[in-house]
Amino acid sequence: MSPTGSSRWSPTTEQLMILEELYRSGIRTPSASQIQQITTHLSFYGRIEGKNVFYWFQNHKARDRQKLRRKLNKQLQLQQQLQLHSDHHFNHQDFGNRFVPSAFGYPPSCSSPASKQLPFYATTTTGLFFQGGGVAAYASQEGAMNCKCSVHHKSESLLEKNKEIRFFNNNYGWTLGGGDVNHHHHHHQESPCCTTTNQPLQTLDLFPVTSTTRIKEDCTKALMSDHQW
Amino acid sequence: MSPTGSSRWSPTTEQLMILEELYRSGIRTPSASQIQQITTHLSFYGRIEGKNVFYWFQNHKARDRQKLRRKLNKQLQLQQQLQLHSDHHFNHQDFGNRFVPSAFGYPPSCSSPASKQLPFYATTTTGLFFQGGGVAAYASQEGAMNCKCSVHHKSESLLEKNKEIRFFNNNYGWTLGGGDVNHHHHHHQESPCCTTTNQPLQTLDLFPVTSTTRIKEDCTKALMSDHQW
DNA sequence: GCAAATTAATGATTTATTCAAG
DNA sequence: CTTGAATAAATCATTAATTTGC
Repeated sequence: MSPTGSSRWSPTTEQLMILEELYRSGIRTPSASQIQQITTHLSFYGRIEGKNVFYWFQNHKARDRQKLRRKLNKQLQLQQQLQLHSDHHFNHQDFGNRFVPSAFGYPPSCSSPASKQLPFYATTTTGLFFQGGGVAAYASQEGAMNCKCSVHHKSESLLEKNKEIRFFNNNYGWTLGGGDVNHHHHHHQESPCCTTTNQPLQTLDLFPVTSTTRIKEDCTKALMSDHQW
Repeated sequence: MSPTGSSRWSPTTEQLMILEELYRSGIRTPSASQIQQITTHLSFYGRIEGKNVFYWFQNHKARDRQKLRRKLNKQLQLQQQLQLHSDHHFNHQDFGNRFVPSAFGYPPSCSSPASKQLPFYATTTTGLFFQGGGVAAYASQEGAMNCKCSVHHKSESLLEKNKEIRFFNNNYGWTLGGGDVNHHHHHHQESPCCTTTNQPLQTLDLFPVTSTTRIKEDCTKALMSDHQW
């Protein structure tokens, strides 16, 4: 297993602890530079790559959602069973079969416009910003969407476009070699879209030099029944 | 539109033609180095980045599948309607509501073990290999799965795992800055997984120096009713 | 003809699902 | 069984076609 190097990364205890702390602190979809920084920091405790950090957050987020969904579904089933006993065939909300677009809000993550490079592409990481808070709303909205059924040959000619304000903050921007080679057109791309939205940006370092516990206290204040989000 | 550069890439006619030709030739999930090469080549016809090529293949493949699915669904519906007329309430295959795992075989793509780098990360592109053929089987299997309805709180404990031979050839490998920094363990990673499968590897350049039409002729020989796959 | 208004395509992201190592 | 890794599906958002009224 470990002699010649396993095929997949196994986080050390300390790496895991730090990752979970970062997750608890509100980080869900770290930007490229954040991943860069986290990776560099965690590499002190053992072998690790950027993609490991990337996948870890992705999986952790997804499986948290999954866990929550299961729990809420159980509760719903219980409730429905109780209702079935009290009144017959009424109020059968067709939650189980309705198409529900998954376009609910997600916790806004970093939108540093400087992160227009490859995922984990080495770059000059200067500061590290991310928005804290706003996670409570996310968790609760997630719970509302417990079941989803999509039949494929639908989704045509019903452009009800909710037109919600969404924050597509292109984390993980790209830019590659082949792209920067042989440019024929040369437009200077100043101030592209710049979705000047609300949400006061809260800047705080991932790994402050002074103390580490501040991260946790800063965001772990949302509603959470038993540590899931 | 074009003066200051749009926010999203719009392929030029020539770029599109080449991409479609490559697609027709069998390329579905190009490896990092393939993307690199394609990007470099296409950048001659206009601004383009590696991610554009990546997304283009991803979307094109997905929408081909989708198109095929819709077509087969229509045919199925017609057949079922006819059957409804002949015999009543018999043979009601519950195709519409059954969960169907999407783990059917996909066309094997390049598995060059040397592509253990970032997506589109600049690297020394030496040769360019990809497997041709094997697309016919793919198309037919895809058609068998016409409708999919997944209720989320399911998908547990029914690991019917088809256990088909799949080729997860980690294209788009990663490796980052932060990953290669401060290595504590050092295993030499020789001959990683190397799924020694069937399918004789057919090596041919994407953009040969001599002629370009050879690509097309080399693989465009599968069954195809009307140009979809 | 020609813009504004709709609709259709499609580029770009995120989420869901799956596979398999440990 | 847990979870790292990878891919496919769903979704969002922008651009191009297309239509419509003038």
